[in-house]
Amino acid sequence: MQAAISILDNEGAAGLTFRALAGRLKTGSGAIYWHVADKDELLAAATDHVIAKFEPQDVGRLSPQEAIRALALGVFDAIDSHPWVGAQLSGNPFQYAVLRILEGLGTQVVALGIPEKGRFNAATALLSFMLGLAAQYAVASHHFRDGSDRTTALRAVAAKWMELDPEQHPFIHQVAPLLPVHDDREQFMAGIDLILAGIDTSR
Amino acid sequence: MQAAISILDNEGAAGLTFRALAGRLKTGSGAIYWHVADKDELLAAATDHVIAKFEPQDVGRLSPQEAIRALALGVFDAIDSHPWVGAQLSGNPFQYAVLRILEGLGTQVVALGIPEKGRFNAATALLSFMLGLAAQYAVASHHFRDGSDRTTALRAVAAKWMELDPEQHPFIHQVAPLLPVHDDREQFMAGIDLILAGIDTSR
DNA sequence: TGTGAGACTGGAACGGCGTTCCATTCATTT
DNA sequence: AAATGAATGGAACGCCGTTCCAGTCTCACA
Repeated sequence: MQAAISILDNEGAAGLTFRALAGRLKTGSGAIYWHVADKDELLAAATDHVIAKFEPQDVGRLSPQEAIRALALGVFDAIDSHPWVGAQLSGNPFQYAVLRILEGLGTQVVALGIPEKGRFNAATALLSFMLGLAAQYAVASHHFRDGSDRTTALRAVAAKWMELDPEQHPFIHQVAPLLPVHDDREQFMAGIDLILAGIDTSR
Repeated sequence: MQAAISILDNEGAAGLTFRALAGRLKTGSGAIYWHVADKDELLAAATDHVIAKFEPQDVGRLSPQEAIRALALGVFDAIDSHPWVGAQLSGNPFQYAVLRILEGLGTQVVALGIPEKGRFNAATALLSFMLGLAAQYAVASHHFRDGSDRTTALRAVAAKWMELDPEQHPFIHQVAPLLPVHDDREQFMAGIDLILAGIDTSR
């Protein structure tokens, strides 16, 4: 598991092959199949490891809103330090790591006093938002892996956006300059707060 | 493009290989590379086709909120009838189809009168939620492809959730019975409405 | 009318992937 | 000392995306 996570961190999701992992462990690729059914299970197990490590403790002492923010920050930090986790979470929403996030969110939604009918929608809305943004960060960090740092890379994307027809894409033009200077963490938490505010109106 | 979409609809994303597409078109796999740079571009083009077809017309006559709902419903219907689109959108958030969705959402966010600083976060929150739920539906429909219909398949997942330790997963237990009877479309729109309500408070 | 050039084809070949298979080693129990 | 099941490791299989390239087809221009 350590070896797999290390490869994923250094080489990205494409770098984790059974051959590469076997090489790192000085064994054959077949041996790995004794411990793991297939590649999906391998990736899910690695994701579980990371998500569990970033799950906040002592959430009980916080207000429900603060607890949800803490949970979200945990997921964000997990993705931020292991970008492949983002793609894995959003690409496989039925794995255990996602279930555990949903459990954490749901408990706090109940604590917020949302009536029973709205709980499922409120919790899954938070979850879906987190998975959606997770996917975006995952692709971004993968796309800009080699060489160039984040800011110059995003500047390049913004420049491409500016090349589009301004008549047909006024909003994109308006927002493109923000792209290189925006803070991912702030964007993530702003979305969470937006949904929390919406949930609050339905209480 | 027609052949590619037809294969994707019938065999799923894994079924679209250059060999399969070449076979369907009675040509060689090399010929396809004259028209398309690689597989990503092929999938992106197919996704663009579908998303464009489901983009609502005459959004100008609606209120901003109604326009956003119409846009969201278009995306939902596109995924509902072509499940592979969900995975493609969330797995590749920098493709043109996603940009066009963001443009549509952003224009309406501006029309809502959100101050300039909040526009980017509001529009991307809506987008991220849509992509996140899109990924979930995509995996669900892929996972339950063979044989069993949606309800019995979701019943099986719910049963698995009920096997988990109730002490550690109270919310999952509470919500599992809803899984087989919930309406995807309603869940999708409930999330949109939640975010819209949150955006409204920041106006 | 002939011809050359560029658009386009189709199939072979390459390297790498996930997965399977199985003879073998190893550790533990009897 | 023998037996047994857990675990290994490397060869082999079939399929994938991609590359390569000798051909064919089309059509503007000499």
